[in-house]
Amino acid sequence: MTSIQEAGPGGTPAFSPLYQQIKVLILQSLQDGEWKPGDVIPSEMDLAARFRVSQGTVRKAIDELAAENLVMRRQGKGTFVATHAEQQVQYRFLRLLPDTGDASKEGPAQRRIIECKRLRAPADIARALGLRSGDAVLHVRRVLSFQQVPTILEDLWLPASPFKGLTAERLDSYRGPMYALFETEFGVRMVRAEEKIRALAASEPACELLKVKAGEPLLSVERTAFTYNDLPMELRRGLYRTDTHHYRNSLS
Amino acid sequence: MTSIQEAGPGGTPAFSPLYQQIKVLILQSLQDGEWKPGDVIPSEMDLAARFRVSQGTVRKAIDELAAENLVMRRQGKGTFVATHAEQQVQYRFLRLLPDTGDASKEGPAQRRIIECKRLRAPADIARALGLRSGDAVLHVRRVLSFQQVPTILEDLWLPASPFKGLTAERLDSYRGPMYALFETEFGVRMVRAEEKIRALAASEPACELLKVKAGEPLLSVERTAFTYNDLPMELRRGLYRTDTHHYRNSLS
DNA sequence: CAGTGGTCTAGACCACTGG
DNA sequence: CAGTGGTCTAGACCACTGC
Repeated sequence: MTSIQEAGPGGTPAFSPLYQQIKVLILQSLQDGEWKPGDVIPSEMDLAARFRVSQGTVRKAIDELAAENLVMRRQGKGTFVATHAEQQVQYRFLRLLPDTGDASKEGPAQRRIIECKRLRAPADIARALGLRSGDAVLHVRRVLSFQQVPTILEDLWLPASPFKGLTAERLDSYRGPMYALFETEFGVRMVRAEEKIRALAASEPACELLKVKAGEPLLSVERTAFTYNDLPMELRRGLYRTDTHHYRNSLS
Repeated sequence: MTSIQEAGPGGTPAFSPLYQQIKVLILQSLQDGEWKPGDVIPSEMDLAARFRVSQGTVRKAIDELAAENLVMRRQGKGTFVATHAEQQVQYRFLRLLPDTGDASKEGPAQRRIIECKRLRAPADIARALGLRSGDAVLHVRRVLSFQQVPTILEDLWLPASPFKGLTAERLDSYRGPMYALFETEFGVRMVRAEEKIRALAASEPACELLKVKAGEPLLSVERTAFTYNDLPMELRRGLYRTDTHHYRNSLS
């Protein structure tokens, strides 16, 4: 098959290899919900037939999607749409670990929803979410505790329209990560995130909710989470106690 | 070519694909210094001939090495051993960015070596470096400033033997990242690192060196850097001011 | 122009899963 | 056992670099 090329804006050929075009097509199907989180996608042979390319080309497209954690390959079984609802890691995007290093020994987090309400987006929130200032957003505040010690205070903002019907009760009753609930209830899949980390001194309401003294140093973690197509869908501001836990990062 | 397999400990076949074996061989050559940072390695065809496998198999081995940032491919030119001495990013492992987001506008960091001396490793340092407590290590303390504002205080410890001859003068006179100096002067290439991040209150000597008030929250970044084979070669404890900068991380 | 990495194909066989 | 992803090969051609 010859690759189909579009003319670039400046008359540039805008070459993109065939496997990249296939990748975009598969991405499109993921985005359109043709295959849902946890589903098997068609076999490489089937996709090759569907797109009229060789299996090797489909394989390379899927390889990249797997590298970006959008799908998961399992030999002998198939390729699955990635999901946040896997028990293997409780919170895929949470980098806070107990100092002992053994997160499993610590057990699951206790979650407490402090509030969940609808409001008009302040300018900074709107900017982060790609909305206009004053657009409706949902604001959730919650506390996560590990072994009964309140450790994380999170404020998060979501665009109101995709999350219509989200309530404190719904959040409270759901077993599993919040991002898994977003997938199953609202069809919004968080794919990627960026975090900005700072140290700052505790003040209200963190002092009360995390039970720390005013001025105590806390880790401030501001996360923007994105769906497909780099669309921002959540702004989350977390305050982490780091007296018994630490934020872990790998560099290469 | 049939793949050569070794028997595993429990009589398990211990299958590893051919391209993984090739990857190990290439890694070995990198480790042995057959090709030095910045060098071109032989072409895929040459390596295929050398190892008696097809070009595709070599390609897959190199693909993985490139994904781990151990080598860099450049179309039409060849494959190069990765180095910290590239001007494109000043510090490959430093995740601290100015809040403006534009690190280039800020210009290069000013560096000041506070001290550089040899001493016997305390227990915690020794453990992190895989040494015995009391073994000789080098300790370096320095301050990095951005636009004349002292922003980072770093203490770092290195095993003494691979870094014999490292002095404050040598560090002072070298233009470029410290890891680049390690490569060229001592043949030690830092390949990967792990960081543990916390928030803590400033105390001496950070107050004086970073010109902050006691109790001011600072980001504590403890980094262990590894050479080939996951051998730890540096422990670095950094204190970052985060009033005008932030630590940036990407999740996926 | 020759040499490099990058793409694409087609076919064979291997390892793993589940019925 | 059939079906999946995983490996390996050989050969053709494309895109980029530098002489």
